[in-house]
Amino acid sequence: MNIAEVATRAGLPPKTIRYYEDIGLIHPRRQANGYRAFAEADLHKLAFLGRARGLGFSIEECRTLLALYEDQSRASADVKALAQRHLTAIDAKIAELQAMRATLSDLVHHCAGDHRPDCPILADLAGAAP
Amino acid sequence: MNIAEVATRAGLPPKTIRYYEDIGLIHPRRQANGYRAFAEADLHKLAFLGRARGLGFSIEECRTLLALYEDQSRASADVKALAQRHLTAIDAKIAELQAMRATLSDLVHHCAGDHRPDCPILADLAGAAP
DNA sequence: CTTGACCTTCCTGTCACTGGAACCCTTATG
DNA sequence: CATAAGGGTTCCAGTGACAGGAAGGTCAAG
Repeated sequence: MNIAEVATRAGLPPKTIRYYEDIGLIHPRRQANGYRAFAEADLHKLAFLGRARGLGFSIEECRTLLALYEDQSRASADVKALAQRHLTAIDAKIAELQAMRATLSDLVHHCAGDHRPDCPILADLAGAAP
Repeated sequence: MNIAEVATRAGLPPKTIRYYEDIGLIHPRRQANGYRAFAEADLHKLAFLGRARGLGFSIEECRTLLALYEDQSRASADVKALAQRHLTAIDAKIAELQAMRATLSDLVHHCAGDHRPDCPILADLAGAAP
């Protein structure tokens, strides 16, 4: 398989696949002409990585997950701990965004949004004491 | 005011303040010795920027907000539109994170997390057809 | 006069790619 | 046979918003 086919089947851009090779996540063989020769196992790994990235795991977490996946003697506790940490991080981000959302939504609500210059959004950013 | 005092009062690291000058968000004067000489107006702008960044506005959005703030003939509609767009972007991010969270939480729930290697999290990442 | 706490600029690194230039390989067509 | 299109390759630079650190100038106190 050449890179374009793998890219289509794994749902990842060729650039990303080359990058993943660069940083040592995959190790496709090479053909005589220098082209990458992807095996089914490479495709499988790339799809794995695509899904893990889709769940928001960092590249380093993905590296660990791949290593665990390939370690037949792993303990599921290790995987679960990693996923649990990531879940906590996601929750923190959601909370942060929801706090922003609440403030911003409130400000937007109080802004007339007309041709006049008076604006509670700018007033708040400028540090208006309520 | 030297940079350290402004940093404390604006709640921003000195590095960030120098960066903001670099990209043209602020223009503090210089003392004879080359040190930055911050006026109250600079401090005010930096605090404004800190709050806007805290609400998740990008640097370029902050630049626009500052320009609107300083434009006495602005229309509040322009500010509101910018804030509204940002709010929509935040909502999209929240939705994305919540989708991740739902999947991940489900997987974590189904993982025994013991010494055995069987792990539904890895199975899902590997593309297990349900 | 020296110490230590400031300040300065400049360079590098972060994260996970993306775009583009310059060039090689393969296949089809005139 | 030349060439053009459509693969592939490497390498370099840029993204956003800073943070870390080196090398060196400045200033007040002891």
